[in-house]
Amino acid sequence: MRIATWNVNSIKARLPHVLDFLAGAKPDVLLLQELKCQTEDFPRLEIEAAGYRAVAAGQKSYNGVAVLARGPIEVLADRLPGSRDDPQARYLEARIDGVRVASIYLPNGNPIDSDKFAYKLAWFERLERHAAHLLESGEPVVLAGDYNVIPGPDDVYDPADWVNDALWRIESRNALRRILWRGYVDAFRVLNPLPHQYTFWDYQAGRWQRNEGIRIDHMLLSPQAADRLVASGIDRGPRGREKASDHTPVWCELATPAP
DNA sequence: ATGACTCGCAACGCGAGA
Repeated sequence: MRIATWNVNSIKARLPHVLDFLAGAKPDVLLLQELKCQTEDFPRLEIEAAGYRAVAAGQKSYNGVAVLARGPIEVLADRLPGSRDDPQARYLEARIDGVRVASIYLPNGNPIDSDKFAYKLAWFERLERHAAHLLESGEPVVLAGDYNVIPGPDDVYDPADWVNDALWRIESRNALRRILWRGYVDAFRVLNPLPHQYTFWDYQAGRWQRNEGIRIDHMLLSPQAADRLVASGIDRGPRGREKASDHTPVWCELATPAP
């Protein structure tokens, strides 16, 4: 089972790229973030015509997440538990072929002296609590998406550029580490020890051309999912296209469980 | 270098992103 995650920075602007990715990479599951459209405006028919089912949790203008899959999608939550009144569409959880997956768009949190940073950290705490709860089922769990956190110095072209940024601040990095301490595995990093592998390059200042990026899109696997992990990578292709998203897809492959 | 680029919006510049 191949699962990919991609912050598309507007599903309407990126639909041709998404359809090309589905046709080329042929993932079994694709988790999308930053749809920037309302749920009813999600281009479900075009996705279905490409052979995928789709469920979206959107809102006007901002945020929005979706789950696409070749097979049936059993929706389990369209908000992160513990934030039922949260108007921001940042979490969608589903069961697909016996694997619990969540499409996650964690708040950016900048600037750090605003309530946005507090919101990010509070959201992270709720995610950690829910991630811990999910371990109790023993079901394989994949929590994947745009975490808006640079885990460490190997995941950024120059940490000095990110001092006092919400993506690099120690509070954000520790919040991510706390989920790992619970027993989750960073699927990409555990199989790809090479430093400076990025998933995001800013549109500005020629960051893509100079390969000055950051790794902020992550796939966190529960132990039962990590036991089946056979491969993981970053697909840089979509980032090099015309009218690209500033993020590029990350994927992992889970072996079929023994019968 | 308070820069740069790309989205949605009911806009004709702004907020948000990271």
